[in-house]
Amino acid sequence: MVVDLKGHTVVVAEKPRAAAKIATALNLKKYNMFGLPYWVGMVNSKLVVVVGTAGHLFTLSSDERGYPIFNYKWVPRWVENDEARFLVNYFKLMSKLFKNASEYINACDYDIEGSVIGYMIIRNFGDPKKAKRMKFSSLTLEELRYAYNNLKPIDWNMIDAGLCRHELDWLWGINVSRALSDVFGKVYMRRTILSAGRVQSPTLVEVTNNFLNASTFVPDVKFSLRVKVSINGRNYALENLFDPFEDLDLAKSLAENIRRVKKLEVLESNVTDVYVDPLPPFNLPDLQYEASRIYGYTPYRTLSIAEELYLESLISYPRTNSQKLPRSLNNREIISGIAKIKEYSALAKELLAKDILMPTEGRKDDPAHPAIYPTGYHPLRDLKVDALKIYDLVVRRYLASFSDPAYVRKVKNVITFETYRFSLSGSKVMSNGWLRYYPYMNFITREIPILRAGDVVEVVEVKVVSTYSRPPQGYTKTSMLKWMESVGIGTEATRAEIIENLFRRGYLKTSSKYVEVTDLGFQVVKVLNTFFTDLTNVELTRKFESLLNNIVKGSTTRELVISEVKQLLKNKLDIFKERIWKEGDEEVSKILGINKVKCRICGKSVHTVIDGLQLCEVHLTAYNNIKYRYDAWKQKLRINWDDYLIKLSKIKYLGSYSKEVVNYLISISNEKNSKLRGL
DNA sequence: GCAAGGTC
Ligand SMILES: [Zn+2]
Repeated sequence: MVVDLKGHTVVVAEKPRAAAKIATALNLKKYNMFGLPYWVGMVNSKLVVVVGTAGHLFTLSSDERGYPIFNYKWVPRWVENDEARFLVNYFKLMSKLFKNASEYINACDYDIEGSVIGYMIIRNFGDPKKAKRMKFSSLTLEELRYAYNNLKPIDWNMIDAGLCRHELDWLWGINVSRALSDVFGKVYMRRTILSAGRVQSPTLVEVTNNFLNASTFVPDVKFSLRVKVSINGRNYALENLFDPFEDLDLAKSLAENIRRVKKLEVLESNVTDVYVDPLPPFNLPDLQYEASRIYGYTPYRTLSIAEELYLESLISYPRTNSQKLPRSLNNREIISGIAKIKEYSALAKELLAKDILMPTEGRKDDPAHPAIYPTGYHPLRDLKVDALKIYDLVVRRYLASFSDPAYVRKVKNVITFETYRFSLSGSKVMSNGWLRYYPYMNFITREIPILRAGDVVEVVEVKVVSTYSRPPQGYTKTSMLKWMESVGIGTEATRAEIIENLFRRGYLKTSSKYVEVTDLGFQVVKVLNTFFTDLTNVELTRKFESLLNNIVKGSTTRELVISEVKQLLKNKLDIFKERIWKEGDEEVSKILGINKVKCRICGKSVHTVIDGLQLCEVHLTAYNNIKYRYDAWKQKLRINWDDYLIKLSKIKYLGSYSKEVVNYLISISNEKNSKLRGL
């Protein structure tokens, strides 16, 4: 060690990069130990050491087997997890730098996790009684200096709330995971590692419900017109501004009337010019959505690449929810850096010619980090193709935020026949603006003539068409992420990984474009719904949040919250164990719906025999939906059951399970008919 | 071994 450390102050930041910024603000000198950086120097005539951790160094753990399990302690992460071996050097560094220190400063992100990260390190290597808290929300030199000179006392309530969050998730997660592993081990006679948790389980339930609805879907039918007109020698299809008909005869007679008259009248024509502002710079979810939309990357892949780019200093911190750039950012310098890259040179120079650089901002924010932006450094030679693509998105979206609005002209002609209205609409991008910087938007250009009220257009085709109601859209990994974000579960750093985990456990699979639920997934959901309903609902997160808030406010304590949840879990786990152990295998089979009678379509256990059909639960649901829709189809199309089935079998919106049932019913019917003929 | 949360 270069300096003899004694009676000094240790400042702990959440990550080495934040530590470096703090050190710069305090004018410290950089050193290395165990391959890791730390900084030393005099501040206000006191010796100060700044060090960065790598997030949590400690985690909850227990040696006890079985469940209910209510005893745990904090241990170094590398004790629990081999992949955390790299943290050993951080431990060695901390223990060296904390030795003989007289004061400690927690400079981790100012949120409850940051409070826990810093607290656990100070508790282990120093003394929390001699600790203070540094509060800042951006890493600008001014703000960091101010925060250092205006330290706050340790917020014990915030630390307790953070510790409580860890304990609650551990208690719920570990206990229910073990309960699941237990019951499935019994059923399948082999050890299986299953999991459940506050974030993953509501996500699994959401995907399962959606998958069931989509795959047992049976469409309704209505009737509509398809009208084509000719204007200046070109044909255009019109859009109907009226709802489809329930009654086929009404649609037919309207079609007949239009065919007879062969002309429609223009009611009005509207031209609107719309200015579309640039989209704001990326937060992580937006980057994940766009990388998925444009390149088909999974959220996990995008996050991994963004992390690489961040560690190579090419982009700023990626695990952020903010759509706002820091006010103090030197954008001119960054854009000048980007201008040295050939691909962006011309675009960047256009921006540099502006007097004022004013980026658009989004609504979303983050307590500790700004939106993602390029740093302007660029050793681009070695970037792999996928990293280059993500980098390109970040650069372009950043540049676009300083650019001008796009200008789009929208034309809408309203055309009438009696009281029925049709529209012929289109749009054209008149001025590209920011779309040149970010050329990934699909503004559909459709050029159409601008008509005048009173004009008459010639009809060239009128058709009556059947329209079918649509099933719910299936989930992808990306739309799962969107759902999690929209209901407020998980964080930027964890959502992608939690989604991958549901696949790794074998609950979900992707065989086509959309996510499918496996048999195991269905059964896990069934057990959770039966015994651990709380864990299937996003409301548990809301409840946690309110409890943690109360701890921060001081209106309840961690001890109280934990003892209540232990009691609640004990009751639930006792009931669970009683059912599956005392009442034997039959009871377990009953809960999972397992029996000896096989579904005639898929071979899984039969739920209830209805109409003499041996069908499992999902096929039965599909069958009931098919029966339910028949009344409407019969009335509207005046068709019998067999014809109904044949019509259904040809519709692409029919759910996959419904299709299997329809085909099965058709085959039964064919067998019957051929037998009749044989007689 | 199971969670969810940090970050390399
Ligand atoms: Zn079946």
